[in-house]
Amino acid sequence: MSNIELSEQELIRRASLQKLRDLGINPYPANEFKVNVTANQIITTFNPEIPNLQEVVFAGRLMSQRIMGKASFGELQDETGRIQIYVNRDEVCPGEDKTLYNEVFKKLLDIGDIVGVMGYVFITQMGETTIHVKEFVLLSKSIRPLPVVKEKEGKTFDAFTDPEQRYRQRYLDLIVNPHVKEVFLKRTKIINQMREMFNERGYIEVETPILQPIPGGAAARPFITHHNALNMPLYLRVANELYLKRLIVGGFEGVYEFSKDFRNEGMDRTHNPEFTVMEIYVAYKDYNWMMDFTEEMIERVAVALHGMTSIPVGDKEIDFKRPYKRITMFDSIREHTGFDISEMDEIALRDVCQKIGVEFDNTMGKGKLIDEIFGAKCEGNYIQPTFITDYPVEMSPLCKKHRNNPELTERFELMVNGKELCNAYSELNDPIDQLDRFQEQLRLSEKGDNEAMFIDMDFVRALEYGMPPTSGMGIGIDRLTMLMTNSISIQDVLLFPQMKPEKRAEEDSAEKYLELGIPAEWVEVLMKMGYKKVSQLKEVKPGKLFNDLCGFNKKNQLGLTNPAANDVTNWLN
RNA sequence: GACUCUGUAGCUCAGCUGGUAGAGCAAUUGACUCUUAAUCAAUGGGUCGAGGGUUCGAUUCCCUCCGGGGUCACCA
Repeated sequence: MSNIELSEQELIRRASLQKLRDLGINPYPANEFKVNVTANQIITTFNPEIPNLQEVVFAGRLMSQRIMGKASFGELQDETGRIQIYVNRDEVCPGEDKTLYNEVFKKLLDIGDIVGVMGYVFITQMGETTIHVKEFVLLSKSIRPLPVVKEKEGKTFDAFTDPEQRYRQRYLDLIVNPHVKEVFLKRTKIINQMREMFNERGYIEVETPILQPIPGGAAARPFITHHNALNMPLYLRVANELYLKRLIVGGFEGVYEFSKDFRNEGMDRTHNPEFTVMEIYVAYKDYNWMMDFTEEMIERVAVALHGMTSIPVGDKEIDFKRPYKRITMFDSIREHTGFDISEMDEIALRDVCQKIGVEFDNTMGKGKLIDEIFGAKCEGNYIQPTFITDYPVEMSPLCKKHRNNPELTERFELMVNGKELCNAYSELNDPIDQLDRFQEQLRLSEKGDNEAMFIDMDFVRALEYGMPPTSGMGIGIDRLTMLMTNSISIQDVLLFPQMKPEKRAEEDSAEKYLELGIPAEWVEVLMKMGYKKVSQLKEVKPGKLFNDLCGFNKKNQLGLTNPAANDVTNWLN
């Protein structure tokens, strides 16, 4: 990168980098730095009575500096938090040469540098636990200034809040906004809790293909890609359900996977094109068993995170203590609309939609219509965890028909805070029925429902060999994390949420300028001056350009030899 | 996709009805041996998102585009 692209502060830091090298200090040393304590350990375990922690080796990022002549304070931040350091000139530089303090510490170190310190812990007159530094070493130089966030008495000043920058440059967000790290630590804890519970029960964690020839297991638009060697399309999975069930056919009796799934659909507060789902399948169980299991799992996660079952979500308080209310979809619709739709056909359902003001179109079948009604009138009412059970068969092509009513399926969704959190079935294991359902989906797809599924004939073949009765459940890990961390947006629980790419202004390549006979050193100057395209250059008068170039050279002290006025005229012709 | 708000210094933000920009922090230089949003003094730093239009003159008004936020729609 050329120097004129850099801000003043970046230039100063690069100059500091060179000065450090001139002093024989490697700003990026290779050797291991053996730390023996964390910031949090110092703060929680230091006891001035003993005193302990008298030979600490600590490393972290320099987050603030308060220089007062011969002594200085600063703060270092490691993974666990911040600790104050105290540096005294004559202790760090016992001899005559005070360069290490006066130059290196006071001038050449910047906020953002990674620094290692050796010393002992004490408590200052102001009561702050502090490392009294006897030696320090630069571990990594930062040449780009960090946003400086300050805090006093719980109030934050100049907080780094721009959502775009926070998500694009998550590393900055993590450095500067400590609460952000908490969310992601909790996310990991949620996943670990679930994994522990499954492993305790002997279920097997597996991995299934992300690149699938047929994107099955859910009705969603897939991302498509191409495999060159096989010269065939491949899809990024929208679900892993069909593969996990193949494993149940193969004799595993409990399998689960934390699965990154991909759906080529809209993005908003609750949707990211790639997202994480945990799916689990257990043989010889049904959806009633799975409801008990799901309750236990979620309650366990809530307690592990918060020590209690009741947690704040937005302006509400949600209690994850089991058991959760269970209500059938028909009862729910009756409760919230006053209509009993259990015996209705497509025509009657359209009539209901009309009466209660639910939008619909003629491509919608019975299942879709019921789903629309539920989504519009019922879903949002379930703030406390509630199982909605017994969905119509048209909406659930992978789910076993209800033991008491062939129009329904043995399916439940867990609704929390007005949104779907889990989805589970007594899995359909009748191969003939499964093929019929797939074909019905295909008919719907031909009718215009572009979310209807592809048919996976190998999956049907697997079922033909026989799959034990099985119950399966899927849960959105991102949404669960949002609930458990009280986050409003999915972007707050994804380390790197999907963003539009950063766009740079359109510009011509350097070659185009060189072709005009412009020396390379002046090309970057022209670009910096705003002539991003050769065509723009052609529109200015040579005299003006000549003046501007010389002026720019002088003003920015580039030290270049000015071109002759004639040269400039020649460039433009 | 629709509506709406928004883009000014490294960061957070001011900038009235049009006259090419200010503050705090950060930075630079100096003072200061227990400070903590350290303090004090001085200094530098900006194609005011991009392009076009109106105008003698646009950061400001109008249009288009680009980026971002919010709401809604779409998305079991």
